[in-house]
Amino acid sequence: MDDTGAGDRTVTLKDLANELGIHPSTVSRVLHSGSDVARGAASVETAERVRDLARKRGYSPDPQATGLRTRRTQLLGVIVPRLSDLVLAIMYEGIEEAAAELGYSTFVMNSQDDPDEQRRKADIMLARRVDGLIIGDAHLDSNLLPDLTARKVPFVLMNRRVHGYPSATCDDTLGGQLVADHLWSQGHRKVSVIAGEPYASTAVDRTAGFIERWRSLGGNISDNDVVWSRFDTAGGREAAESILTRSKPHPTALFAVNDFAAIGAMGALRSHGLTVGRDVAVVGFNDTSLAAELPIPLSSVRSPMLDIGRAAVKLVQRVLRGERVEPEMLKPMLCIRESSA
Amino acid sequence: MDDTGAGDRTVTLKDLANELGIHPSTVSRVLHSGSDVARGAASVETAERVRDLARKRGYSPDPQATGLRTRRTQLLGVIVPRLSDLVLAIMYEGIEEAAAELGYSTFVMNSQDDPDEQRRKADIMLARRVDGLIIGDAHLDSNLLPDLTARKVPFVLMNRRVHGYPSATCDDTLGGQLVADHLWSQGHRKVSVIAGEPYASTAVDRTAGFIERWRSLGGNISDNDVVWSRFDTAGGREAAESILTRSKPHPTALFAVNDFAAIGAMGALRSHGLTVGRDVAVVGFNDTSLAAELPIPLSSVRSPMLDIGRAAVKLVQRVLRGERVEPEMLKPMLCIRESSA
DNA sequence: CTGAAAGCGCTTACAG
DNA sequence: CTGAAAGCGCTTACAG
Repeated sequence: MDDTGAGDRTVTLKDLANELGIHPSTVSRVLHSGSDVARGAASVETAERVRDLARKRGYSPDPQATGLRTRRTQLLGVIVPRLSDLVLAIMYEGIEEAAAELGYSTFVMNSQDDPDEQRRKADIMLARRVDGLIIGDAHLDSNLLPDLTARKVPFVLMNRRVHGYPSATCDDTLGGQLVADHLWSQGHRKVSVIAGEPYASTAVDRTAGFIERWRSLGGNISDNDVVWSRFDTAGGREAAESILTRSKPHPTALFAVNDFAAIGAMGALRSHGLTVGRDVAVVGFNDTSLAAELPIPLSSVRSPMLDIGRAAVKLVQRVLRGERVEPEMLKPMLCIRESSA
Repeated sequence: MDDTGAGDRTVTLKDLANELGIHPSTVSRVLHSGSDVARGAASVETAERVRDLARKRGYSPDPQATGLRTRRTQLLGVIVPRLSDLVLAIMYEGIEEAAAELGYSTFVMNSQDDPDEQRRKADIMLARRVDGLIIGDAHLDSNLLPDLTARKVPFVLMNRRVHGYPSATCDDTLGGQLVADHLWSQGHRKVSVIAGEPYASTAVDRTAGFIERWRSLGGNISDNDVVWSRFDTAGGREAAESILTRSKPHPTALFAVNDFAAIGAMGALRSHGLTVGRDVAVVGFNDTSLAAELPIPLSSVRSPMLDIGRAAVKLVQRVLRGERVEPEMLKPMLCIRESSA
């Protein structure tokens, strides 16, 4: 029976060396060389014996020791507003996958989108000596970001971008434009935007993309037609309520920059006796798994969340190598469903 | 300006010692003693000087070095089916909170509920030398669990329980009973259950609790009225479809053991021209934030997800101390809304 | 091709 | 009360 993995007493490099009657440094060298040949690390024969025994004993190097020696932990810190936001949860799945492939492990922490918590969480991760950070909750007016730069902490942004920092995001401006094109072509002329939080580039870019395209199509839209809101269902409901009570003839279409806000808006519309899709069109953003499965399926801009997570890992890896990297924006796609068809 | 945290060159114990002209071991002793007095570690005066300088220099001990020396990493591994399942995401928030309070950091990985992945992820975490594991995706027929026990890996289950292992879960049986009481008292006599995955105790216990109570109330329910399904929206939709097509007079109430499945079922009902709440009652489980905000608000059993996460951390901590711990079941509560009122 | 030594940053008996 | 040493498990020049 092989004693694979962490049993009672974990196998060390020295154990292997003793059993083979060679020096630990030789074992180390072999285990580090390209796994095919021993490229100068030891004789082919020795290398083979080492590798066989390592496999047999289920040797796995102690990351504490390796990290202490190499000053690299192979650890990545990830900070998100909240993992209970489906969008971030999926991006994190992308991160986990890509990180595992590259031999990194990831910590993830929730900041609740609160600047103090962001800083606290970043400090906890740095105290753990992560090699780098992936920040999924950047605020446009953040002062944490310049601080991290000053402290030479390697990091990239994900999900939300901030000018001057490397990031992996959806092309949110384009996403907003797609929605404007769609609603315009459906004949809508009076629309409102449930815009999300003004400190998040996702909200700002999606809204700006929509407005700019709407106007260039000849449409009319004023500041009053844009309601900033929280990203969750309750936030969307409140925003829709306020739109319905203050716009005398109600708009015929609503663009919510987030699926959850869109769902909340759908609830508000229903409370007012309006049928989504027939009386008022609704379009969301992200195309979370729920959108297509709702009682009234929701039109939504699909953002490549998994790929954004993967891209963030690749970016941070390049930053760790000392490369200069440019922001990366992945293309979204509009999915039209009953709520706006 | 204090150079707090990880700057260019991180401050070490030796740095502090040199600057104070004392031995590193003394610094270590002081920093370890109860933070008020130096309890035998050094003179009150020395202790104070050490602590002041540590604060001033932003000293934070290197966890790699500490871990290597103490053979404790203060790391916890968490395995969940998927973080994009809101239920697990919220439990993880509870874990993160409680773990941080106790000075633990947590890794979390998705297993997609696949036995091979569960094993792979557990191995990755053990290779990282986590002190213990919190397993949120246990299968009733798992053979990973006995293996971990054999390897003396400290772990607890969360969310789903398996007989013979410590766990923190919702009292799912009770939850099912609450739903049976409610639907019965509303006058329903023909009901179906969308039961979830048979390998998960959550599904099995909720379903069993419902059926057992239903029968004890004098109700009739056969195996045909129970449809096993995936936990997600699509799974709920498919299950409801199959119920509607095969039960000639359709049931007047549906109990889905998961809110997302319930939402899928609501969609299917609507497609069949049935109005949820009027034609067919629907009750879900977990009371995720969406339930109350849906266009037709969903009745749901509220499970204390955050507390379950916190409880899991406390349990695993006790296991790490070598205590024997009993399974813990937290009480759920039924929230009645328009979908079944 | 392989061995021996030094050292990463800590903690912990052990002296004195 | 404090110092000095050993060692946790690795990696990496440096010899030979």
